[in-house]
Amino acid sequence: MAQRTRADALSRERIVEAAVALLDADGERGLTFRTLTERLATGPGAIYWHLANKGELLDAATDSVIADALTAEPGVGSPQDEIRAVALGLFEAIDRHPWLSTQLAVQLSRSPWGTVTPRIFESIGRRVSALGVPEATWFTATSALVHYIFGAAGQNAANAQVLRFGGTDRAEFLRAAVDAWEGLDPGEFPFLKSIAGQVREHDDREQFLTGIDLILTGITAQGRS
Amino acid sequence: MAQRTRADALSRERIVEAAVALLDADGERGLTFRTLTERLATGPGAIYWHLANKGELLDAATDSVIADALTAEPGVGSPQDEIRAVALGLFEAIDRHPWLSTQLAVQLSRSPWGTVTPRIFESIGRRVSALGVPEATWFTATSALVHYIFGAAGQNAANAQVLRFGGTDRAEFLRAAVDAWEGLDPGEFPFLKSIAGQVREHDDREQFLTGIDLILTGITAQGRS
DNA sequence: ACCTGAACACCGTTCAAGT
DNA sequence: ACCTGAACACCGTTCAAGT
Repeated sequence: MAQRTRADALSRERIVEAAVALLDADGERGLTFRTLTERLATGPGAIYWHLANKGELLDAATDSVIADALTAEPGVGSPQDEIRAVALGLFEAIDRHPWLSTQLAVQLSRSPWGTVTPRIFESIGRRVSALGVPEATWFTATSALVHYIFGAAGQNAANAQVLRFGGTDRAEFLRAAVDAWEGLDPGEFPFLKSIAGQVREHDDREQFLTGIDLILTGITAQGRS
Repeated sequence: MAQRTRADALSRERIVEAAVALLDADGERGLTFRTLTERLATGPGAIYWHLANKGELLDAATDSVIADALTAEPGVGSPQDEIRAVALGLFEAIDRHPWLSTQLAVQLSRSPWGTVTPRIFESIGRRVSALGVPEATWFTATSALVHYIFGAAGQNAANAQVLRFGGTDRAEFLRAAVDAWEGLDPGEFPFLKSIAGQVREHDDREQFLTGIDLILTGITAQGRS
């Protein structure tokens, strides 16, 4: 077959874009070299000309989506407000692209200080340094926020993935989870039983932001002491 | 070949034990049905008699290691001290078994309220409810702690994995990371540059616990208001 | 009931060959 | 320089057959 014309030429960006679309549509198992080459009407060798391997493709897809979420900069406000806005932007990006929850962990374990973590640290940390707490606490405070964001968004994305592919709705899903605890040895999970009502009624986004506020309160309270 | 004698009979537990050993030795890619059946001197069909598929095997491995970490109960102390002890136990389990960092995310996305999350919620939450803050805040406070633990331990495990298999030591690793930022566009990462020194000298475990304290401070401060 | 092991479908990756 | 596509090694899983 003839070579591609300039208009439909492959590029790293076009490949990454197609990969994100496949991941969004069908989750992690939706992206294989077969589905990808079919969508791009090419062969596997063409992909390998632009990227080293599948890991690099997944890293690039992750990085592209996270970068988008971070460049939608929040309006100017107090450092607290801006931190809330950046955190919520990440939370929503992970909600829209649930495959990120697994992928962030994988990429982290491949190269912990690759490109995503520094980007997020920088965005959050810049606002932490404007909170008026001692410089010696900046790194720890930023770490606490970033780790919380990763953990909470991961849990949320996990929920989102099950809701999207599992064929159940949110109410049914939460009820099933709570029912499962109640079926457990009653003496073993007293705390979970006591908060079952709160779990059934909570709003994920709101709870996520309350957690951010909790940490912000801790940062400024410790910074003053 | 003759069937196994009772002494070396297979069981779910023996299979999970072998899987954990393989994961500890060589990370995620160390566990395949080939390596597993070789180690157990059996065939793939035998594994499938005891477990439904590889996902269930990984879930069981994860669950077994986390359960171990949580049953090493801390001595009696203030709720704060006990929360610190439980958190540190999880942190160290993930440090000893770095494959958990990826696996927790994967398992979460398969069944968010499976067996690991409730166990951890219960252990942390029971102590949160002893802090003397309003019951309405228990769920959110516990979520914040658990998500922070997941996020922070994940990052730490990622570091541990690179240090173990990457052939570099910690000082070199941190220096390389910091050097990488400094090589970046100087105007793009001013915050990271400003804390480079703190990053180079920080102790992971200590920073993790400081983050726990930060959140505990936030919980009790908000609880009072 | 528990295990064996050949066979299958699918995956990421390579590479000689084309333009 | 960029792309094609057959071929390869490896993986998780199945299943008819054995004890």
